[in-house]
Amino acid sequence: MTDVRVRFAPSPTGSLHIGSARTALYNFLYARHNKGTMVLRIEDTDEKRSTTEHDRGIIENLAWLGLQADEGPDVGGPFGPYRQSERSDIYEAAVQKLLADGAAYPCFCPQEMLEQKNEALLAAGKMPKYDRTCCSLTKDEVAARLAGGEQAAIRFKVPDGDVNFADLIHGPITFSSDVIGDFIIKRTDGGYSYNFAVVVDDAGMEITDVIRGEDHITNTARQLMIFAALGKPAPRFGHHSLILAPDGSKLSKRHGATSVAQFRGLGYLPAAITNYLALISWHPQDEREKFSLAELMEEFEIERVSKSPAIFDLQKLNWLNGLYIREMAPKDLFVAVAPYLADSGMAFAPVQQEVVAEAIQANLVTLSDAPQYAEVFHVDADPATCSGAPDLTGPQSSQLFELAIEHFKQMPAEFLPVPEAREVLRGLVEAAKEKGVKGKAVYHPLRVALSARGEGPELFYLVAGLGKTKILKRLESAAAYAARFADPTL
RNA sequence: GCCCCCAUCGUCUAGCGGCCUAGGACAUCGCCCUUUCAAGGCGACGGCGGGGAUUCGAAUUCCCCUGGGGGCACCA
Repeated sequence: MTDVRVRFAPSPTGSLHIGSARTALYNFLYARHNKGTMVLRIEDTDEKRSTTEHDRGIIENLAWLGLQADEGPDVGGPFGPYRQSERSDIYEAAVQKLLADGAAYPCFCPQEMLEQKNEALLAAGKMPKYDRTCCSLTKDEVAARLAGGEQAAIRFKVPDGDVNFADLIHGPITFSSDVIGDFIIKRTDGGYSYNFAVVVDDAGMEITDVIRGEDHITNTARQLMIFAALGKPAPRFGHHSLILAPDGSKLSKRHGATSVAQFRGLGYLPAAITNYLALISWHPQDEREKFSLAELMEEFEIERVSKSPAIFDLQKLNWLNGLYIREMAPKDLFVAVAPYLADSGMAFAPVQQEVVAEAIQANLVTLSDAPQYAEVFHVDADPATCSGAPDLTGPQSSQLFELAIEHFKQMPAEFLPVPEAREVLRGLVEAAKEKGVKGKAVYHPLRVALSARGEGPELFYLVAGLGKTKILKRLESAAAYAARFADPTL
Protein backbone atom coordinates (compact mmCIF):
# COMPACT_ATOMS: atom_id res chain seq x y z
CA MET A 1 0.00 0.00 0.00
CA THR A 2 1.35 3.39 -0.95
CA ASP A 3 1.52 6.08 1.66
CA VAL A 4 -1.84 7.38 2.69
CA ARG A 5 -2.63 10.91 1.59
CA VAL A 6 -5.89 12.51 2.65
CA ARG A 7 -7.22 15.99 2.22
CA PHE A 8 -9.57 18.32 3.98
CA ALA A 9 -11.13 20.61 1.41
CA PRO A 10 -13.34 23.30 2.87
CA SER A 11 -14.71 26.16 0.86
CA PRO A 12 -14.20 29.54 2.50
CA THR A 13 -17.82 30.61 2.23
CA GLY A 14 -18.39 30.63 5.96
CA SER A 15 -16.83 30.09 9.34
CA LEU A 16 -15.52 26.58 10.06
CA HIS A 17 -18.66 24.60 10.85
CA ILE A 18 -18.64 22.04 13.61
CA GLY A 19 -19.58 19.40 11.02
CA SER A 20 -16.65 20.37 8.81
CA ALA A 21 -14.44 20.24 11.85
CA ARG A 22 -15.48 16.64 12.30
CA THR A 23 -14.57 15.88 8.70
CA ALA A 24 -11.22 17.53 9.26
CA LEU A 25 -10.73 15.52 12.45
CA TYR A 26 -11.51 12.20 10.78
CA ASN A 27 -9.12 12.99 7.97
CA PHE A 28 -6.47 14.04 10.44
CA LEU A 29 -6.91 10.92 12.55
CA TYR A 30 -6.98 8.66 9.54
CA ALA A 31 -3.77 10.22 8.25
CA ARG A 32 -2.03 10.06 11.61
CA HIS A 33 -3.20 6.56 12.39
CA ASN A 34 -1.90 5.33 9.05
CA LYS A 35 1.30 7.37 9.23
CA GLY A 36 0.10 9.32 6.22
CA THR A 37 -0.18 12.92 5.16
CA MET A 38 -3.06 15.34 5.45
CA VAL A 39 -3.37 18.16 2.97
CA LEU A 40 -5.51 21.22 3.36
CA ARG A 41 -7.00 22.49 0.13
CA ILE A 42 -9.11 25.61 -0.03
CA GLU A 43 -11.93 25.22 -2.52
CA ASP A 44 -12.57 28.80 -3.44
CA THR A 45 -13.89 28.38 -6.97
CA ASP A 46 -17.05 30.19 -5.97
CA GLU A 47 -15.67 33.70 -6.20
CA LYS A 48 -18.88 35.35 -5.17
CA ARG A 49 -19.19 33.61 -1.83
CA SER A 50 -15.57 32.98 -0.88
CA THR A 51 -13.77 35.46 1.33
CA THR A 52 -10.18 35.66 2.50
CA GLU A 53 -11.52 36.31 5.97
CA HIS A 54 -13.10 32.87 6.11
CA ASP A 55 -10.05 31.40 4.44
CA ARG A 56 -7.91 32.69 7.31
CA GLY A 57 -10.50 31.78 9.91
CA ILE A 58 -10.64 28.17 8.80
CA ILE A 59 -6.89 27.74 8.96
CA GLU A 60 -6.78 29.40 12.35
CA ASN A 61 -9.58 27.34 13.84
CA LEU A 62 -8.08 24.11 12.55
CA ALA A 63 -4.81 25.02 14.22
CA TRP A 64 -6.66 25.85 17.44
CA LEU A 65 -8.24 22.40 17.40
CA GLY A 66 -4.81 20.89 16.90
CA LEU A 67 -5.60 19.65 13.40
CA GLN A 68 -2.69 21.18 11.57
CA ALA A 69 -2.36 19.84 8.03
CA ASP A 70 0.98 18.66 6.70
CA GLU A 71 0.53 20.42 3.38
CA GLY A 72 -1.62 23.41 2.61
CA PRO A 73 -1.77 27.07 1.65
CA ASP A 74 -0.32 28.09 5.01
CA VAL A 75 2.55 25.60 5.17
CA GLY A 76 3.16 24.88 1.50
CA GLY A 77 4.15 21.50 0.11
CA PRO A 78 5.19 19.75 -3.10
CA PHE A 79 1.71 19.57 -4.62
CA GLY A 80 0.71 23.24 -4.51
CA PRO A 81 -0.79 25.61 -5.06
CA TYR A 82 -3.36 24.59 -2.46
CA ARG A 83 -6.05 27.08 -3.33
CA GLN A 84 -8.26 26.18 -6.24
CA SER A 85 -8.39 29.77 -7.41
CA GLU A 86 -4.69 29.44 -8.18
CA ARG A 87 -4.99 26.21 -10.14
CA SER A 88 -6.87 27.30 -13.27
CA ASP A 89 -4.11 26.25 -15.64
CA ILE A 90 -4.23 22.73 -14.32
CA TYR A 91 -7.99 22.53 -14.75
CA GLU A 92 -7.84 23.98 -18.24
CA ALA A 93 -5.31 21.39 -19.35
CA ALA A 94 -7.62 18.66 -18.06
CA VAL A 95 -10.60 20.17 -19.86
CA GLN A 96 -8.62 20.24 -23.11
CA LYS A 97 -7.66 16.62 -22.68
CA LEU A 98 -11.27 15.54 -22.17
CA LEU A 99 -12.35 17.64 -25.16
CA ALA A 100 -9.64 16.10 -27.31
CA ASP A 101 -10.64 12.61 -26.20
CA GLY A 102 -14.28 13.24 -26.98
CA ALA A 103 -15.13 12.74 -23.33
CA ALA A 104 -16.54 16.25 -23.08
CA TYR A 105 -18.27 18.67 -25.41
CA PRO A 106 -19.22 22.34 -25.59
CA CYS A 107 -22.82 23.21 -24.76
CA PHE A 108 -24.60 26.32 -25.94
CA CYS A 109 -27.95 25.73 -24.28
CA PRO A 110 -29.13 28.85 -22.46
CA GLN A 111 -29.77 28.48 -18.76
CA GLU A 112 -33.43 29.52 -18.92
CA MET A 113 -34.13 26.78 -21.41
CA LEU A 114 -32.43 24.17 -19.23
CA GLU A 115 -34.40 25.26 -16.20
CA GLN A 116 -37.62 24.95 -18.15
CA LYS A 117 -36.76 21.47 -19.30
CA ASN A 118 -35.82 20.39 -15.80
CA GLU A 119 -39.05 21.68 -14.38
CA ALA A 120 -40.97 19.81 -17.04
CA LEU A 121 -39.15 16.58 -16.20
CA LEU A 122 -39.71 17.09 -12.52
CA ALA A 123 -43.40 17.69 -13.13
CA ALA A 124 -43.56 14.50 -15.17
CA GLY A 125 -42.05 12.58 -12.24
CA LYS A 126 -38.66 12.09 -13.80
CA MET A 127 -35.20 12.87 -12.63
CA PRO A 128 -33.93 16.12 -14.14
CA LYS A 129 -31.26 15.27 -16.67
CA TYR A 130 -29.63 17.10 -19.55
CA ASP A 131 -31.05 15.92 -22.89
CA ARG A 132 -27.75 16.07 -24.76
CA THR A 133 -28.96 18.62 -27.28
CA CYS A 134 -25.44 19.91 -27.89
CA CYS A 135 -23.77 16.52 -27.81
CA SER A 136 -24.64 15.87 -31.41
CA LEU A 137 -23.20 19.14 -32.69
CA THR A 138 -20.53 18.59 -35.35
CA LYS A 139 -17.09 20.09 -35.08
CA ASP A 140 -17.96 22.59 -37.79
CA GLU A 141 -21.17 23.65 -36.09
CA VAL A 142 -19.33 24.20 -32.86
CA ALA A 143 -16.62 26.18 -34.59
CA ALA A 144 -19.19 28.30 -36.37
CA ARG A 145 -21.13 29.15 -33.25
CA LEU A 146 -17.98 29.93 -31.33
CA ALA A 147 -16.84 32.16 -34.18
CA GLY A 148 -20.23 33.84 -34.04
CA GLY A 149 -19.42 34.93 -30.52
CA GLU A 150 -21.59 32.42 -28.70
CA GLN A 151 -20.52 31.42 -25.20
CA ALA A 152 -20.18 27.75 -24.43
CA ALA A 153 -19.98 25.75 -21.27
CA ILE A 154 -18.20 22.40 -21.30
CA ARG A 155 -20.13 19.30 -20.40
CA PHE A 156 -18.79 15.91 -19.43
CA LYS A 157 -20.21 13.09 -21.52
CA VAL A 158 -21.46 10.56 -19.02
CA PRO A 159 -20.62 7.03 -20.18
CA ASP A 160 -23.15 4.21 -19.99
CA GLY A 161 -23.04 1.52 -17.38
CA ASP A 162 -23.09 1.23 -13.63
CA VAL A 163 -20.65 2.96 -11.36
CA ASN A 164 -19.77 1.22 -8.18
CA PHE A 165 -17.28 1.62 -5.42
CA ALA A 166 -16.50 0.15 -2.02
CA ASP A 167 -17.08 2.83 0.55
CA LEU A 168 -14.72 2.66 3.53
CA ILE A 169 -17.64 3.19 5.88
CA HIS A 170 -20.72 2.07 3.97
CA GLY A 171 -19.44 -0.85 1.97
CA PRO A 172 -20.44 -1.38 -1.65
CA ILE A 173 -22.49 1.36 -3.31
CA THR A 174 -23.84 1.24 -6.85
CA PHE A 175 -25.19 3.93 -9.12
CA SER A 176 -26.75 3.51 -12.49
CA SER A 177 -25.22 6.04 -14.84
CA ASP A 178 -28.50 6.71 -16.57
CA VAL A 179 -29.58 8.58 -13.49
CA ILE A 180 -26.79 11.03 -14.14
CA GLY A 181 -27.02 13.65 -16.85
CA ASP A 182 -24.07 15.14 -18.66
CA PHE A 183 -22.85 17.69 -16.19
CA ILE A 184 -20.96 20.94 -16.60
CA ILE A 185 -17.26 20.84 -15.90
CA LYS A 186 -16.47 24.35 -17.07
CA ARG A 187 -18.95 27.15 -16.72
CA THR A 188 -19.73 29.76 -19.36
CA ASP A 189 -18.01 32.30 -17.13
CA GLY A 190 -14.80 30.28 -17.41
CA GLY A 191 -14.97 28.84 -13.90
CA TYR A 192 -14.50 25.14 -13.25
CA SER A 193 -17.19 23.18 -11.49
CA TYR A 194 -16.74 21.57 -8.12
CA ASN A 195 -17.07 17.98 -9.24
CA PHE A 196 -14.45 18.52 -11.87
CA ALA A 197 -11.92 20.59 -9.94
CA VAL A 198 -12.05 18.16 -7.04
CA VAL A 199 -11.08 15.25 -9.22
CA VAL A 200 -8.31 17.07 -11.01
CA ASP A 201 -6.92 18.12 -7.64
CA ASP A 202 -7.33 14.79 -5.90
CA ALA A 203 -5.58 13.14 -8.83
CA GLY A 204 -2.90 15.81 -9.03
CA MET A 205 -2.26 15.83 -5.32
CA GLU A 206 -2.11 12.04 -5.31
CA ILE A 207 -4.83 11.70 -2.72
CA THR A 208 -5.32 8.05 -1.79
CA ASP A 209 -8.31 8.34 0.53
CA VAL A 210 -11.19 10.78 0.40
CA ILE A 211 -13.01 11.06 3.71
CA ARG A 212 -15.95 13.43 3.66
CA GLY A 213 -19.59 13.86 4.56
CA GLU A 214 -22.41 11.71 3.31
CA ASP A 215 -23.78 14.66 1.36
CA HIS A 216 -21.08 13.90 -1.18
CA ILE A 217 -22.02 10.31 -1.71
CA THR A 218 -23.89 10.95 -4.94
CA ASN A 219 -21.08 13.16 -6.21
CA THR A 220 -18.79 10.19 -5.97
CA ALA A 221 -20.35 8.58 -9.03
CA ARG A 222 -19.64 11.64 -11.16
CA GLN A 223 -16.16 11.99 -9.79
CA LEU A 224 -15.34 8.36 -10.43
CA MET A 225 -16.29 8.81 -14.09
CA ILE A 226 -13.94 11.75 -14.40
CA PHE A 227 -11.08 9.87 -12.82
CA ALA A 228 -11.64 7.18 -15.42
CA ALA A 229 -11.87 9.64 -18.30
CA LEU A 230 -8.69 11.31 -17.14
CA GLY A 231 -6.97 7.96 -16.93
CA LYS A 232 -6.13 8.46 -13.29
CA PRO A 233 -6.50 5.91 -10.49
CA ALA A 234 -9.39 6.72 -8.19
CA PRO A 235 -8.82 7.07 -4.47
CA ARG A 236 -10.74 5.12 -1.85
CA PHE A 237 -13.81 6.91 -0.54
CA GLY A 238 -15.27 6.96 2.94
CA HIS A 239 -18.45 8.88 3.67
CA HIS A 240 -19.27 9.65 7.25
CA SER A 241 -22.75 10.53 8.43
CA LEU A 242 -23.95 14.06 8.99
CA ILE A 243 -24.59 15.83 12.27
CA LEU A 244 -28.24 16.66 12.85
CA ALA A 245 -29.94 19.12 15.17
CA PRO A 246 -31.91 17.80 18.18
CA ASP A 247 -35.11 18.02 16.13
CA GLY A 248 -33.62 15.84 13.41
CA SER A 249 -33.19 18.67 10.93
CA LYS A 250 -29.97 20.01 9.56
CA LEU A 251 -27.84 21.70 12.19
CA SER A 252 -28.15 25.44 11.64
CA LYS A 253 -27.80 28.77 13.38
CA ARG A 254 -31.19 28.56 14.96
CA HIS A 255 -30.01 25.60 17.01
CA GLY A 256 -27.37 27.69 18.73
CA ALA A 257 -23.63 27.57 18.21
CA THR A 258 -22.59 25.78 15.02
CA SER A 259 -19.13 27.08 14.25
CA VAL A 260 -15.89 26.20 15.92
CA ALA A 261 -15.28 29.89 16.55
CA GLN A 262 -18.53 30.14 18.46
CA PHE A 263 -17.76 27.17 20.66
CA ARG A 264 -14.35 28.62 21.29
CA GLY A 265 -15.86 31.92 22.30
CA LEU A 266 -18.25 30.16 24.65
CA GLY A 267 -15.34 28.63 26.48
CA TYR A 268 -15.14 25.12 25.13
CA LEU A 269 -11.71 23.49 25.15
CA PRO A 270 -10.27 22.13 21.90
CA ALA A 271 -9.60 18.78 23.56
CA ALA A 272 -13.24 18.48 24.57
CA ILE A 273 -14.43 19.36 21.08
CA THR A 274 -12.19 16.87 19.31
CA ASN A 275 -13.03 14.20 21.87
CA TYR A 276 -16.74 14.80 21.41
CA LEU A 277 -16.55 14.99 17.63
CA ALA A 278 -14.68 11.71 17.51
CA LEU A 279 -17.20 10.04 19.78
CA ILE A 280 -20.16 11.16 17.70
CA SER A 281 -19.78 8.15 15.50
CA TRP A 282 -16.49 6.50 16.24
CA HIS A 283 -16.26 3.96 19.03
CA PRO A 284 -13.18 2.34 20.56
CA GLN A 285 -12.81 -1.38 21.12
CA ASP A 286 -13.43 -0.98 24.82
CA GLU A 287 -15.78 1.32 26.66
CA ARG A 288 -13.66 4.35 27.36
CA GLU A 289 -15.09 7.76 26.54
CA LYS A 290 -12.25 10.11 27.20
CA PHE A 291 -9.59 10.42 24.55
CA SER A 292 -6.84 12.92 23.99
CA LEU A 293 -5.98 13.77 20.40
CA ALA A 294 -2.86 11.63 20.71
CA GLU A 295 -4.89 8.66 21.91
CA LEU A 296 -7.35 9.16 19.08
CA MET A 297 -4.53 9.15 16.54
CA GLU A 298 -3.39 5.89 17.99
CA GLU A 299 -6.75 4.17 18.10
CA PHE A 300 -8.94 5.70 15.42
CA GLU A 301 -10.02 3.16 12.86
CA ILE A 302 -12.39 4.06 10.11
CA GLU A 303 -13.95 0.61 10.27
CA ARG A 304 -15.32 1.60 13.65
CA VAL A 305 -17.15 4.66 12.40
CA SER A 306 -20.91 4.29 12.50
CA LYS A 307 -23.03 4.73 9.41
CA SER A 308 -26.04 6.39 10.92
CA PRO A 309 -26.54 10.12 11.21
CA ALA A 310 -26.10 11.54 14.69
CA ILE A 311 -27.86 14.23 16.63
CA PHE A 312 -25.64 16.86 18.14
CA ASP A 313 -25.74 16.39 21.91
CA LEU A 314 -24.64 19.51 23.70
CA GLN A 315 -25.06 17.79 27.07
CA LYS A 316 -22.36 15.32 26.30
CA LEU A 317 -20.03 17.99 24.98
CA ASN A 318 -20.68 19.89 28.19
CA TRP A 319 -19.82 16.85 30.27
CA LEU A 320 -16.56 16.35 28.41
CA ASN A 321 -15.70 20.02 28.66
CA GLY A 322 -16.18 19.92 32.43
CA LEU A 323 -14.02 16.83 32.55
CA TYR A 324 -11.15 18.60 30.80
CA ILE A 325 -11.58 21.75 32.85
CA ARG A 326 -11.34 19.78 36.09
CA GLU A 327 -8.15 18.27 34.81
CA MET A 328 -6.36 21.56 34.31
CA ALA A 329 -3.79 22.90 36.73
CA PRO A 330 -5.41 25.82 38.59
CA LYS A 331 -2.70 28.12 37.33
CA ASP A 332 -3.52 27.27 33.71
CA LEU A 333 -7.22 27.38 34.39
CA PHE A 334 -6.94 30.93 35.64
CA VAL A 335 -5.14 31.99 32.50
CA ALA A 336 -7.84 30.35 30.38
CA VAL A 337 -10.61 31.95 32.33
CA ALA A 338 -9.06 35.41 32.73
CA PRO A 339 -10.52 36.92 29.54
CA TYR A 340 -14.04 36.03 30.67
CA LEU A 341 -13.42 37.48 34.11
CA ALA A 342 -12.04 40.62 32.53
CA ASP A 343 -15.16 40.92 30.38
CA SER A 344 -17.19 40.91 33.56
CA GLY A 345 -14.97 43.52 35.09
CA MET A 346 -13.19 41.18 37.47
CA ALA A 347 -9.50 41.30 38.12
CA PHE A 348 -7.57 39.39 40.74
CA ALA A 349 -4.19 39.94 42.30
CA PRO A 350 -1.59 37.31 41.39
CA VAL A 351 -1.76 35.83 44.90
CA GLN A 352 -5.49 35.24 44.57
CA GLN A 353 -5.53 33.75 41.10
CA GLU A 354 -4.74 30.16 41.85
CA VAL A 355 -7.11 30.09 44.80
CA VAL A 356 -9.95 31.52 42.75
CA ALA A 357 -9.37 29.07 39.92
CA GLU A 358 -9.19 26.12 42.25
CA ALA A 359 -12.30 27.25 44.12
CA ILE A 360 -14.51 27.44 41.04
CA GLN A 361 -12.97 24.62 39.03
CA ALA A 362 -15.49 21.91 39.88
CA ASN A 363 -18.42 24.15 39.01
CA LEU A 364 -17.38 25.07 35.50
CA VAL A 365 -18.98 23.55 32.45
CA THR A 366 -17.41 26.09 30.12
CA LEU A 367 -14.75 28.71 30.69
CA SER A 368 -17.36 31.39 30.26
CA ASP A 369 -19.12 30.15 33.40
CA ALA A 370 -16.23 31.48 35.45
CA PRO A 371 -17.55 34.97 36.26
CA GLN A 372 -20.74 33.74 37.87
CA TYR A 373 -18.78 31.57 40.29
CA ALA A 374 -15.81 33.86 40.81
CA GLU A 375 -18.19 36.62 41.76
CA VAL A 376 -18.08 35.61 45.42
CA PHE A 377 -14.47 36.70 45.52
CA HIS A 378 -15.10 39.99 43.85
CA VAL A 379 -18.45 41.54 44.48
CA ASP A 380 -18.89 43.59 47.59
CA ALA A 381 -22.57 42.94 48.08
CA ASP A 382 -24.27 43.74 51.34
CA PRO A 383 -25.01 40.43 53.06
CA ALA A 384 -28.08 41.97 54.66
CA THR A 385 -29.88 42.28 51.36
CA CYS A 386 -29.10 38.86 49.92
CA SER A 387 -31.44 35.91 49.89
CA GLY A 388 -29.46 34.16 52.60
CA ALA A 389 -29.88 37.06 54.98
CA PRO A 390 -32.11 35.17 57.43
CA ASP A 391 -29.12 32.99 58.28
CA LEU A 392 -27.31 36.04 59.56
CA THR A 393 -29.82 36.64 62.28
CA GLY A 394 -29.87 33.29 64.02
CA PRO A 395 -29.77 33.30 67.83
CA GLN A 396 -25.99 32.78 67.95
CA SER A 397 -24.93 34.65 64.84
CA SER A 398 -24.05 37.89 66.48
CA GLN A 399 -21.80 36.10 68.93
CA LEU A 400 -20.26 34.09 66.12
CA PHE A 401 -19.40 37.14 64.04
CA GLU A 402 -17.74 38.90 66.97
CA LEU A 403 -15.69 35.79 67.56
CA ALA A 404 -14.82 35.51 63.88
CA ILE A 405 -13.72 39.14 63.72
CA GLU A 406 -11.36 38.65 66.65
CA HIS A 407 -10.13 35.45 65.07
CA PHE A 408 -9.47 36.77 61.56
CA LYS A 409 -7.72 39.83 62.94
CA GLN A 410 -4.96 37.39 63.81
CA MET A 411 -4.42 36.46 60.16
CA PRO A 412 -0.70 36.83 59.52
CA ALA A 413 -1.12 38.13 55.98
CA GLU A 414 -3.71 39.63 53.67
CA PHE A 415 -3.85 36.46 51.58
CA LEU A 416 -3.12 32.95 52.79
CA PRO A 417 -2.30 29.80 50.87
CA VAL A 418 -5.16 27.32 50.91
CA PRO A 419 -3.67 24.96 53.56
CA GLU A 420 -3.09 27.84 55.96
CA ALA A 421 -6.54 29.25 55.34
CA ARG A 422 -7.88 25.84 56.17
CA GLU A 423 -6.04 25.96 59.50
CA VAL A 424 -7.27 29.42 60.33
CA LEU A 425 -10.82 28.37 59.62
CA ARG A 426 -10.41 25.23 61.68
CA GLY A 427 -9.21 27.35 64.57
CA LEU A 428 -12.31 29.49 64.34
CA VAL A 429 -14.58 26.49 64.19
CA GLU A 430 -12.92 25.09 67.33
CA ALA A 431 -13.27 28.36 69.16
CA ALA A 432 -16.93 28.60 68.18
CA LYS A 433 -17.50 25.06 69.35
CA GLU A 434 -16.20 25.96 72.78
CA LYS A 435 -18.80 28.69 72.92
CA GLY A 436 -21.47 26.20 71.94
CA VAL A 437 -21.83 27.25 68.31
CA LYS A 438 -21.23 24.43 65.89
CA GLY A 439 -22.05 22.70 62.61
CA LYS A 440 -24.40 24.44 60.29
CA ALA A 441 -24.82 27.30 62.75
CA VAL A 442 -21.26 28.34 62.12
CA TYR A 443 -20.60 27.49 58.52
CA HIS A 444 -23.70 28.87 57.00
CA PRO A 445 -23.84 32.28 58.64
CA LEU A 446 -20.13 32.69 57.91
CA ARG A 447 -20.65 31.83 54.28
CA VAL A 448 -23.44 34.34 53.87
CA ALA A 449 -21.50 36.97 55.75
CA LEU A 450 -18.40 36.49 53.61
CA SER A 451 -19.96 36.00 50.21
CA ALA A 452 -23.50 37.33 50.47
CA ARG A 453 -24.63 34.06 48.96
CA GLY A 454 -26.00 30.85 50.32
CA GLU A 455 -23.92 28.65 48.08
CA GLY A 456 -20.44 28.68 46.66
CA PRO A 457 -16.96 27.29 47.09
CA GLU A 458 -15.80 25.71 50.30
CA LEU A 459 -15.29 28.26 53.04
CA PHE A 460 -11.55 27.89 53.32
CA TYR A 461 -11.27 29.05 49.71
CA LEU A 462 -13.11 32.21 50.64
CA VAL A 463 -10.81 32.70 53.60
CA ALA A 464 -7.81 32.19 51.35
CA GLY A 465 -8.92 34.24 48.40
CA LEU A 466 -10.93 37.08 49.85
CA GLY A 467 -8.20 38.89 51.71
CA LYS A 468 -8.10 39.90 55.34
CA THR A 469 -9.39 43.40 54.70
CA LYS A 470 -12.46 42.23 52.87
CA ILE A 471 -13.13 39.45 55.33
CA LEU A 472 -13.14 41.84 58.28
CA LYS A 473 -15.17 44.44 56.50
CA ARG A 474 -17.83 41.95 55.53
CA LEU A 475 -17.92 40.37 58.94
CA GLU A 476 -18.36 43.71 60.54
CA SER A 477 -21.28 44.62 58.36
CA ALA A 478 -22.80 41.21 59.00
CA ALA A 479 -22.25 41.62 62.71
CA ALA A 480 -23.91 45.03 62.69
CA TYR A 481 -26.87 43.60 60.85
CA ALA A 482 -27.13 40.61 63.17
CA ALA A 483 -26.91 42.81 66.24
CA ARG A 484 -30.15 44.50 65.32
CA PHE A 485 -31.89 41.17 65.56
CA ALA A 486 -30.03 39.84 68.55
CA ASP A 487 -32.16 38.65 71.39
CA PRO A 488 -31.62 41.19 74.21
CA THR A 489 -32.25 38.49 76.77
CA LEU A 490 -29.21 36.50 75.71
C1' G B 1 -41.25 12.75 -8.27
C1' C B 2 -36.55 9.96 -9.09
C1' C B 3 -31.74 8.18 -7.08
C1' C B 4 -28.55 7.09 -2.85
C1' C B 5 -27.75 6.33 2.39
C1' C B 6 -29.48 5.14 7.32
C1' A B 7 -32.64 2.60 11.33
C1' U B 8 -30.69 -0.73 19.22
C1' C B 9 -32.64 3.21 25.66
C1' G B 10 -34.60 10.68 25.29
C1' U B 11 -29.23 11.26 22.99
C1' C B 12 -24.25 8.99 21.29
C1' U B 13 -23.28 4.02 20.80
C1' A B 14 -21.50 -1.76 21.83
C1' G B 15 -23.44 -5.91 19.31
C1' C B 16 -21.00 -8.61 13.28
C1' G B 17 -26.57 -16.31 14.35
C1' G B 18 -26.45 -19.06 20.27
C1' C B 19 -21.91 -15.65 25.24
C1' C B 20 -28.29 -10.82 25.17
C1' U B 21 -32.30 -11.59 31.06
C1' A B 22 -29.27 -6.48 24.93
C1' G B 23 -23.52 -3.76 27.54
C1' G B 24 -21.36 1.38 28.25
C1' A B 25 -21.65 6.84 28.27
C1' C B 26 -24.50 11.61 28.51
C1' A B 27 -29.13 13.29 30.36
C1' U B 28 -33.00 12.25 34.16
C1' C B 29 -34.30 10.37 39.11
C1' G B 30 -32.78 8.34 43.99
C1' C B 31 -29.12 7.34 47.77
C1' C B 32 -24.18 8.25 49.89
C1' C B 33 -20.24 11.83 50.86
C1' U B 34 -20.74 16.95 52.59
C1' U B 35 -21.38 23.51 56.21
C1' U B 36 -23.80 25.12 50.87
C1' C B 37 -23.43 24.84 45.26
C1' A B 38 -20.64 21.68 42.52
C1' A B 39 -17.39 17.60 41.85
C1' G B 40 -17.11 12.40 43.24
C1' G B 41 -19.13 7.31 44.59
C1' C B 42 -23.29 3.88 44.30
C1' G B 43 -27.97 2.63 42.25
C1' A B 44 -32.62 3.12 39.39
C1' C B 45 -35.42 4.28 35.09
C1' G B 46 -35.09 3.38 29.94
C1' G B 47 -34.24 0.46 23.77
C1' C B 48 -33.71 -3.78 19.21
C1' G B 49 -39.81 0.88 14.21
C1' G B 50 -43.58 -2.83 11.78
C1' G B 51 -44.48 -7.27 8.80
C1' G B 52 -42.86 -11.47 6.41
C1' A B 53 -38.76 -15.11 5.12
C1' U B 54 -34.23 -18.23 6.26
C1' U B 55 -32.69 -21.10 10.66
C1' C B 56 -33.03 -25.87 15.82
C1' G B 57 -32.03 -20.66 17.18
C1' A B 58 -32.20 -13.73 14.84
C1' A B 59 -30.88 -7.16 17.54
C1' U B 60 -27.55 -9.73 14.24
C1' U B 61 -29.01 -12.62 7.30
C1' C B 62 -32.77 -11.62 3.11
C1' C B 63 -37.35 -9.10 1.20
C1' C B 64 -41.39 -5.53 1.82
C1' C B 65 -43.41 -1.39 4.51
C1' U B 66 -42.71 2.78 7.51
C1' G B 67 -39.72 6.61 9.29
C1' G B 68 -35.37 9.83 8.98
C1' G B 69 -31.30 12.00 6.21
C1' G B 70 -28.78 13.31 1.70
C1' G B 71 -28.67 14.23 -3.53
C1' C B 72 -31.03 15.39 -8.33
C1' A B 73 -27.45 23.10 -10.58
C1' C B 74 -23.28 26.83 -15.36
C1' C B 75 -23.09 26.08 -5.48
C1' A B 76 -19.45 23.77 -3.00
